Amino acid sequence: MVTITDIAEALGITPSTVSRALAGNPRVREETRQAVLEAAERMGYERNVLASNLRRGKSDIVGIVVPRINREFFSNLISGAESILGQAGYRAIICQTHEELDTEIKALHTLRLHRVAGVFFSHCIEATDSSHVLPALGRIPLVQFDRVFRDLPGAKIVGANFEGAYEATTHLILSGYKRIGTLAGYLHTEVYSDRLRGYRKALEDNGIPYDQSLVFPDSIFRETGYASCHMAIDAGCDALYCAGDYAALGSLDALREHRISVPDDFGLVGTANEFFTELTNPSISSVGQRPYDMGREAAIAFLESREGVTVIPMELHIRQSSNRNNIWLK
Amino acid sequence: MVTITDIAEALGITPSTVSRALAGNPRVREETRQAVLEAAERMGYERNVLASNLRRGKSDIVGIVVPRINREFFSNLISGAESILGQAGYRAIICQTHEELDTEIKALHTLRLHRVAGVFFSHCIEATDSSHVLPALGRIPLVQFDRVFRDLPGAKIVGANFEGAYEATTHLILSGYKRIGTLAGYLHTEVYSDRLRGYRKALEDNGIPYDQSLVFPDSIFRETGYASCHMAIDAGCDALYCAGDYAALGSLDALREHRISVPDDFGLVGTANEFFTELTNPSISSVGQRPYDMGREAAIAFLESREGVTVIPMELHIRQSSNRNNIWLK
DNA sequence: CTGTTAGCGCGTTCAA
DNA sequence: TTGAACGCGCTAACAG
Repeated sequence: MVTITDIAEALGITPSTVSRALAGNPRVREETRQAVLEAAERMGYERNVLASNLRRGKSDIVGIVVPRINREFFSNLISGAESILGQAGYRAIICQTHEELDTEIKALHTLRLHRVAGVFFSHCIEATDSSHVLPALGRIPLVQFDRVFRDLPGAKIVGANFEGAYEATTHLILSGYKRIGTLAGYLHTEVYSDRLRGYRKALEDNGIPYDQSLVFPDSIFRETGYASCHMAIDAGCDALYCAGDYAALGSLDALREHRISVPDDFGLVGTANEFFTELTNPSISSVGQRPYDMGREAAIAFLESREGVTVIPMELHIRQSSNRNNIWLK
Repeated sequence: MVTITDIAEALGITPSTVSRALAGNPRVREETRQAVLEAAERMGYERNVLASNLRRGKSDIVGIVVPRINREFFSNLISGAESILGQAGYRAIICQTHEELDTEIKALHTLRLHRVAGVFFSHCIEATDSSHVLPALGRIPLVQFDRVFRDLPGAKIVGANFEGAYEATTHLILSGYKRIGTLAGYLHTEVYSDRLRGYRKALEDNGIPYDQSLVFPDSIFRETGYASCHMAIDAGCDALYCAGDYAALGSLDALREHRISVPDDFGLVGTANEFFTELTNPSISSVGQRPYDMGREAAIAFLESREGVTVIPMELHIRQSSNRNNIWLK
């Protein structure tokens, strides 16, 4: 491995000068700089980023901690963040927690040991509060997105969950569904409690009493959505706002089993606008979060050391599962 | 930041001893070790991995370079690799190339600058040969998977593409389809040329002449699959083996537009067993690669510095799109 | 079992 | 404009 010392020896100068020339320091003669650059090129020099980072006391690596990377939402969010971070010279270590608290703590801690420049973080379902984060992460700059803890320092990028759920529920009401329940997700997590509030407000603004017995929490996966939808059917629901697309998918499974016609006899709206929502039969209406923009915003907030909460609008994509009598499309 | 020197001073010993105690070196008195561990804990010491890696001349970070992380195949492969690497104390930097050669070269080069311990690599579509890899990567240990270049050093983990395509095509033949074409993918890439060979062999073993005009290359995305399927229909095909699931999905779009009934009048088999293949209407049969196992194998090959090619079997998942007259299921 | 010495490769004083 | 000297935090060789 070629070092700046090797270059210095070859040129009969000192490592300091080489270092300056390579760093673009103006206090070095143009002639010398050219000689150094030429020699570096010729000898195949590559800066040792480890040593450089150690000396400067900073790293050009950031960590991204998400529950899973095989979700359209998170993978697009990562792409959005990388598009900004890459330009700024940062690389990302991506960690999956698989929704497990243990794994999450280990990931945060490892990133801290690596002295990363910052951590982008969306917490897992098993994490019911933020108490584990700062002990594991220390004083590393934190940017949270989507699933955020309000009581932690640093920037927070969130979707307009209240408004999105409000719009989705209103859409179901306007479509003529009468007994609208919700697969509400994990209510200890803000994204889900916000969505529940939006759902409730939409009902009340339309003169429909909020009925606790139509709220089915803790189901965001296909299997749990399937089970909860069965309960919703038993409770007499004719529509569901699901706080996640996988739960909506499970609901579709249950409705098919019951031979209930969607959207004629049952309306369905999911959340996240996953790729597959467009492909099912019937396709699934969904409120989407614009993850790519959220990732970009998170990266910008990090680069500018901005604090505070940024809210990104959500968009309702109406598809077959709530398009009763074709009133919305075609 | 607390360093080993701080601990040493607090205990009236030298940094070396602290380092040894922390590293679990047996050449240190149990009593001393306890004192060090206790002090480290109390003072909130955290090892500086950068410094440690610099000194030891090795890194505990590996790079994973893939075209995209929002594919079931790649995300599961990454999960599989991480499951092994994590146990061995390695962390992964994940890089997406978005199928662009430029991005791929930059990713490899950045990983080299970071002196990662190894690189796991599946090349992008734009890379038609391996000439850019070693110049960008240098002497960093390389493990390739799925889309591999044979002429590069290091381990290679590949799916049984020939056999998988052979099985898929045979399945279409046995289902009674007569004019079977293929959306063959990019034939400069081995996974795709292997699949084409498997397709061809299956035809020939069943007495069906191989017809070049039924081979439609360069389509692995939904849009290009859609376009190629139109051409296949025009060419009189009544079935397609697609070397990718997204191309199969695009084919379904085209067939729906033509009001051609699948699987009654047209058979379809894709490749990769993406999550969505199960959800479409009709659902899409697909040959899957067992990505989680491939990731594990890749990680093991890296840890054991194993060279050579490892082949992972593929599995045909028969779904509606090729289940003519219900002869395969139910 | 522990201390001394000597760097890993780089960047940044301070002098000259 | 350049050089000399030092140290980031840690580990490893060699003594003792």
